Amino acid sequence: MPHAAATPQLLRRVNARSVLGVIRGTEVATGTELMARTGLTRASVIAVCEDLLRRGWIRELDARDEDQPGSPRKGRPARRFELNSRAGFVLGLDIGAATTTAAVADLRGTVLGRSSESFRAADIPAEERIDVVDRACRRALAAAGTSPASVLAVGAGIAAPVDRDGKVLVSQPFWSLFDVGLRSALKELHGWTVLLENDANLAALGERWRGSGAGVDDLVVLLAGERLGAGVMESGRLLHGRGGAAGEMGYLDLVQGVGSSDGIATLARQWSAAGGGPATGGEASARRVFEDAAAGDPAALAILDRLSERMARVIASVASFINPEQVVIGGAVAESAGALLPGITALLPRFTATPPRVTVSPLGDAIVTVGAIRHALDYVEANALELELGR
Amino acid sequence: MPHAAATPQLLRRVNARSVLGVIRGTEVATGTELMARTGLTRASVIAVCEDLLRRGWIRELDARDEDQPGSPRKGRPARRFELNSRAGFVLGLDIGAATTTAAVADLRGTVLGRSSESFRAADIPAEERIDVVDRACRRALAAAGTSPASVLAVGAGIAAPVDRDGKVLVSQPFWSLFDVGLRSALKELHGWTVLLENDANLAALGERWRGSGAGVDDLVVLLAGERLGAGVMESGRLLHGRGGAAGEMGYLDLVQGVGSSDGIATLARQWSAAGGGPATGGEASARRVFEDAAAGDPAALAILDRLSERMARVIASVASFINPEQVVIGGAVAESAGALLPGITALLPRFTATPPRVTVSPLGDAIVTVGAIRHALDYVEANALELELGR
DNA sequence: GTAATTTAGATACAAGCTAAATATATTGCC
DNA sequence: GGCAATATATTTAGCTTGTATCTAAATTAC
Repeated sequence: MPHAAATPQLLRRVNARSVLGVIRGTEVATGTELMARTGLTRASVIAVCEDLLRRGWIRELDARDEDQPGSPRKGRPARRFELNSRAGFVLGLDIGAATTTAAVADLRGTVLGRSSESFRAADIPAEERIDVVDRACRRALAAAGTSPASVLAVGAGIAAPVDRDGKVLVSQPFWSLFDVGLRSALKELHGWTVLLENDANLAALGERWRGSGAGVDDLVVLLAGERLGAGVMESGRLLHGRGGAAGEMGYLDLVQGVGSSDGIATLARQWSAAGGGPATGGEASARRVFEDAAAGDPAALAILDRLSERMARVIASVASFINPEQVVIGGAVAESAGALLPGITALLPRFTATPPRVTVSPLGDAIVTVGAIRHALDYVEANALELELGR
Repeated sequence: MPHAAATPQLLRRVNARSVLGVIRGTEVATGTELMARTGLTRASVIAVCEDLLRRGWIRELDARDEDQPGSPRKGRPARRFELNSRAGFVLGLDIGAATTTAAVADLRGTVLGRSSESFRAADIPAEERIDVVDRACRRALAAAGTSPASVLAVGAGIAAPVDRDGKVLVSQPFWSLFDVGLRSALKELHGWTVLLENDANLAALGERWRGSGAGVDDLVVLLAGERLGAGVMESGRLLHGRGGAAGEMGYLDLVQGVGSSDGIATLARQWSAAGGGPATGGEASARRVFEDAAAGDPAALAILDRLSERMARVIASVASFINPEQVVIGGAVAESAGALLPGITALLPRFTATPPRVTVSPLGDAIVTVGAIRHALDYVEANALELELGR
């Protein structure tokens, strides 16, 4: 069966989506502007707008509070429409092994509330874990001043492969809880639609939306923290692969001069191996390496040189096979990675024929929640006319 | 500007495309069958079919020559429609460094004619090179019994990166000729639309269409010959990357135990290093390795073991980052690679957590032309209603 | 030869769009 | 203050395409 038969109603749906898209992309829009941007006639534009007004997606501004110096203001005043950005809200979740962060955003993507909740221990039962996630959501919604009933979609990121349908492989003992379990729990509690995704994939969405990869269609985001994962966008679409494991970097074991998973832990290990300081591991010692290097300490500089080369090899291996326009380094190492950028950029041409631009994420800790919000908004925007509003 | 305004004519286009798609997928179709498959009413189906008949895309069969034992044959006889597979033709080109092969196919993809032409030397001028390609096309068309005017689209594969718009990087001194030069020459000579693609990408299209990857949405085809390249399909779409270099395997230089480009040349080199035979290089000696191995020669067996491991590493590196359902080995090594499959399959889990199914291409030398035909047909099918027929 | 069955064709109507004519509200000028 | 110019809004007629329903036609089965 191909797609259902195309009836005249399809036209309205297509055109309404198109008009709503333009309104979403501008502050306020008049009928004439919408005609120009959509190619529709005035009659159709007005009909669509009446429709969208009735459904609650847009609002009409009063005629009187116009004071923009935009145009010569001659002729009959135009009706002015704007997105009703408070018509509904979305939740973006970053579900980590130890902590869950929830962020609430309106339909323009403006973040209105945040909340983080930690798990009591690593081995708590499933119900408690879901409770903690739910609490983070409620608190973020309270901070945003809205209610669970106003949530149109929930984007959620976890540190495991998730396939195109939002399914987690059953072979993932820990994370598979968040597939059926979390989804049905939040559906039952609040009626929410949960869109599960891999955290690195969400990082890529976030980076392309509000990070340093804005508007780049062929983008790779390396999310480096406890784990090292890549979110790959090709032609503006996320890559998943058969089971959602696209972007997993297990192959790095095979790459010369890289070794296994990279990140802070490795950095700390190297630091301690260099004998230059207390091998306490963790973030603190990593920070000291950068401080010492900035102060000119040769041992610290050598560590950073080696680290630059390893990151260059990682990036090159991805770049030569995927050929992205840009690679963004995000996650826990992002803050410190800035110092390594010149070295990495200089080394890249040695390892790949298609060196990409390399940048560091400006989104910090929020990289996954921002992407989760974008993911939820994508869903809402694609299904706007099928969603019921106004609860 | 979003997509143009949706007018009522769009409905007809959508529904006509849908009807044509069903007819393309069946031998003959009655109105009632089309209603069931498209969800349209009889009136609409008939209107669309009259349209398609007038434009020449389908034919109506005579009422009298019906003798299928398909149905109980009661009631008023149905009008029967079939694809007019001779309404136009497509060309598939495999442009190699030494030889160009052209294949002609009808709208069902049945190959009707082939022709290969070799370049006189490696450094002949551009005009002569284009002449040779043109000659291969004309001879293939003559063999198929049709004329250049009936060609609706030309798919062409070259062994270099080609981006999404069919552009070749200027940094490719040899191949960039085939971008603007060949395209405009064939446009001028015959009015043809040339769709340039990377050869490995076309191999992937071909393998998914008529090879061992039929219907697999997440598919990687390794095209191994003079060069080693990969065609990557994710979710049924080809990956290109920013400059079309996605699937290039230069990163293998970084992979332990693989070395640089793989293939027959390497195999021959290894054979000669093993001291088991005349180091003449080339295909002949490669074939002897397999013969000797089949006969139980330990030196030859050792070479094949080592080769299996190297191919397993190559496949694993791709599989762990792209997570395809299946990897197909095609190109010059395909014939002999069958003997290596058990070894490769057994080794894969050692190198990747997501081992794909591995198969060998059944398409042989035709892998690129078959893919080029598929590529051209994709274009024709997507643009059927905008193309003029009947020249 | 008549009934049952299946498909074809015709008619009525609804949704949606365009195009063109008409109406309305504002600015600017005399 | 009144009037022209201007920009927008609204109305009306007509076209395309769809669905739904009814009637006609052609064939098989008994």
